[in-house]
Amino acid sequence: MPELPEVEIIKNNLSDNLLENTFLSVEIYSEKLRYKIPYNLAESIKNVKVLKVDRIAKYIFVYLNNNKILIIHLGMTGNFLVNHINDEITPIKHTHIKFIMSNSKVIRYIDIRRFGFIKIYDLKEKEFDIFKNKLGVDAISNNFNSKNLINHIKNKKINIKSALLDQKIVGGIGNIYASEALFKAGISPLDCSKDVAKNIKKINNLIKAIKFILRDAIKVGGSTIKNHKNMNGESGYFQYKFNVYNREDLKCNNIKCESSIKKIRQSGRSTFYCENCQEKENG
DNA sequence: AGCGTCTCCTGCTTGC
DNA sequence: TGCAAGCAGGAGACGC
Repeated sequence: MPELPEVEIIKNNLSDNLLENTFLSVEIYSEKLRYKIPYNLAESIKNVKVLKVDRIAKYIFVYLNNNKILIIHLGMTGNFLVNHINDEITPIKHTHIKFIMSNSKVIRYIDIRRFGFIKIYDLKEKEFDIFKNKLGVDAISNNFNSKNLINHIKNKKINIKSALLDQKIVGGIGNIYASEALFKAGISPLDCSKDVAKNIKKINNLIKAIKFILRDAIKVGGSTIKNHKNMNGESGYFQYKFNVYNREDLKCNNIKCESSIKKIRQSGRSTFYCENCQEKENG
């Protein structure tokens, strides 16, 4: 499910519900996510207060007042839902963790495919530094700029679409927004990364397109393809603004273009693009 | 080293 | 209608 915009929305929801509140109890229903839920999670955060909720790329960081930090990744289908402790709600399938907060909110982590994970680190722990240092720059931060992108892709032979999905190059872009950003920038997903790196105009267009699309998606609540919802259960709207994603064989949205959208596979994942508006570079 | 493929998991859609 | 295959928003482990 979630790419940077969807994670940003969940992060903001989490912040609204967790900030300055204390974990009263934690119930774990199934330990097996992408990584096993830390055995000490419940005891580590019981009666501990949340100081800050942050996001880098697709990761959510929950800073606690005991010098620990929760790191959450939502995988493909991870999500949080919130309700009041007195609300009567029917059991939700694939609920793996339930957090009961001092503000009487109940926060559920739900993840159908279990590709998400939750880790807990001591802020002074070496492991946490190692983790942080592995992260690529966040796609909507100022650190993601032409110099940075060129440096990362100038020697890469992989196609530019796959490069955008590499979280060490830039963090936060997933399969939907990679296709959408390349369309907006007028760059073929088949272009070789190192060739794009040589074309400063393309690089600048690409960075502008990525930031524009991600911010635009955040404004409208992200994209709901199957199951992205905010924590109050509301869908996003960006899927109605897709120009290429999931639009195979439909007419290109560029009114001056008569072509239809193509679907191809790159590195095992689908890519959508317009051959006419995103002409491949020669060579 | 760098790149492509496989894999973890569940559920929905498609085609026979 | 039933069943199997294929695909899905991510990303780490492998193998060539």
